[in-house]
Amino acid sequence: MIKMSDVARKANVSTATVSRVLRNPHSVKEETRKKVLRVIEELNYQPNALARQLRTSRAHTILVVVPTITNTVFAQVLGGIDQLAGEYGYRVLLANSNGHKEKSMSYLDHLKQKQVDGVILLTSELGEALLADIAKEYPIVLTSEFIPGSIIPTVSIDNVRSGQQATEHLIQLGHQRIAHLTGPLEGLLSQGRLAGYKEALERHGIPYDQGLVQEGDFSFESGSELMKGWLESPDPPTALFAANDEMAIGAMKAAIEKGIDIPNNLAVVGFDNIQFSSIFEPMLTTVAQPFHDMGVQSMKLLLKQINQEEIEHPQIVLDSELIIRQSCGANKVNEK
Amino acid sequence: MIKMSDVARKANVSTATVSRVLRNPHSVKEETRKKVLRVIEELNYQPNALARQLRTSRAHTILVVVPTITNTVFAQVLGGIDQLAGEYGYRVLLANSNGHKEKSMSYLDHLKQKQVDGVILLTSELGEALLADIAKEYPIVLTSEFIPGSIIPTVSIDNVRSGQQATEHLIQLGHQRIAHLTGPLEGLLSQGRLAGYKEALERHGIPYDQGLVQEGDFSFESGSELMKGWLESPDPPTALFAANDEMAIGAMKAAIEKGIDIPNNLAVVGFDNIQFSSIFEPMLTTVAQPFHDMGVQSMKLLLKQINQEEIEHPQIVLDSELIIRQSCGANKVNEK
DNA sequence: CTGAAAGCGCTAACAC
DNA sequence: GTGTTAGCGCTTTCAG
Repeated sequence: MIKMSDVARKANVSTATVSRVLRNPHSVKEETRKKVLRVIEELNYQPNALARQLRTSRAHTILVVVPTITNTVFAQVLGGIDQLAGEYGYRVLLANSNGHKEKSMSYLDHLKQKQVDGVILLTSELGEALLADIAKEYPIVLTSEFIPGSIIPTVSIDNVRSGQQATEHLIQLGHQRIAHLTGPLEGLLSQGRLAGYKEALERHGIPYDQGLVQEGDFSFESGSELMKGWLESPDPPTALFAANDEMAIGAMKAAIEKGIDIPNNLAVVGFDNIQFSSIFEPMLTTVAQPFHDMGVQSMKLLLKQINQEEIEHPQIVLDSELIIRQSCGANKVNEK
Repeated sequence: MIKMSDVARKANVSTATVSRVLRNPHSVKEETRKKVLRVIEELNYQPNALARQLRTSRAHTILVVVPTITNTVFAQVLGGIDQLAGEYGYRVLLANSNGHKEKSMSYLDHLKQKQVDGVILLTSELGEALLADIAKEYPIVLTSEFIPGSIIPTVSIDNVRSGQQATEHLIQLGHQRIAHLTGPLEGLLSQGRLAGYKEALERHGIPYDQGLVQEGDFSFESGSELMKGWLESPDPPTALFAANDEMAIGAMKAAIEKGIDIPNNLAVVGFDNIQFSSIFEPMLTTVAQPFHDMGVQSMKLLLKQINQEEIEHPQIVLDSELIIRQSCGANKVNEK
């Protein structure tokens, strides 16, 4: 491997000058610069990034912690992060926590060891207190969950409002017995959507029925299983708001198998607008999240912290959008 | 930041001893070791990985290059890679080439700069010649594409055999006009599946019909569009083998919209066994690839290269499996 | 505008 | 079994 001293020797300059040509070209006389550049070319010299990092304690790398990589939603956010990272010369290190708090924790050591310049968390499993502690010292962004009153920089949608909007849409279509399939309730995201659901009911004077709310795990299977439970009850719901599309589709599939007509016997609204939500029949009405943009905004927020720029809005809330398709019954054209 | 010399001073030993306690504990007297360990604990010392890397020129990091991260298939492979990497203390750096050869190329510089110990490519866009050159010098694995006669270590399924098997399954169900939707034909993977398709036809004396083969881009939309074309032709196919599930589902959806009954009027076989293939109705008959295991095997192969172990089989071919569901019509129980 | 020299934090001969 | 010492390849004062 060819190093800086090789270039320096061949160009009859010191390593300091070579370094300057690379980092700060205008502090070097044009003639010398050209000479050095030529030698760099000739020798096909590639600066050793590791050595530079050790010296400058900047890794030009950021770390993204995801709970599960095999989830299209995270992949989309990751796409946005990766795009901006590339533009700004940062590499993206991926870490899979698999939902383990300890694993998540251990990744943060990278930050302390200056191996990465910042971390984007696509999971809030570490909890507010711990995260806030880290946020004081290191660049960090929490994506997809918003923590009210916290100092942690976040990028997310307004889950409460979105949940409310989805539920109200069903209310406006005349439904009173609206079920809600939540995600894991230890997550703020699921808590928010549930809060929105309750708020919508309350606003419209519909009593809250404990039995119409079940906690799922965001999987297709849990949607399916929990829906089956409701379908066997004496007084099944006429509408369902699921906290994500996978569960919504699982529920729809279970209902269809029992001969239930969607949307006429059961109206369904999902969340996320995954690609498949517009492929499955009936096409799913759902709340779209701007995943790619969430990634981009997260990376922007992180870069600002890394560069010690001032951050006016540490909590970015992006817009979600209710996309009306067939499964809710609002779209007359598509009604069967 | 607290460093090794701080620990050494406080423990009344040299940095060399601290280093030994960390790297090679048994070369240190138990008493000293305990003392050092205690101080490490007290000071909450974290070794600086960067400095170690610079010294040992081992980054304990591998790079995975994917053409698009927003693809469940790659995410699954990545999951397998990540799992094994974690077990062996390696970090996973992610790189998105977006199908650009130059971008892919630039990532390989990391390898030359010793920033990563090895690279797993989930795309063959760089071509055999270039890859073979790199493979001579650096640890590298090409996943999901097999290059016959090359020295490049690869992990894949046998695409020719799988394509043949899928096609033969349709032939055995009595079909003669079998269409094939290929992936981008510059890829070996798509070429392989097409070759398998042709081989199956030939074996069973079915003439190859140019018009029954169309090149798609693996997207749902392309499956849909190309199927519409066939449906408008005077003599549409009675069966379809699509090179991936997205296109198969796109084709099915287009057919269903035209009132075609699947599998009775059109039998369909896909490829990959994505989760959605068993959710969409009719459930898709498809060739399952062991994606997670492909990731695991790729990482194993890479680790062997990194550790300079001998590799008996540089080209690992894993088994694929034809999963028979509803869309091909073989499953009488599910026939409508 | 350029060079000498110190040192980022760690590891690995080499001594003892 | 432990310490001394010399770097890994680069950046950055400090002098000139």
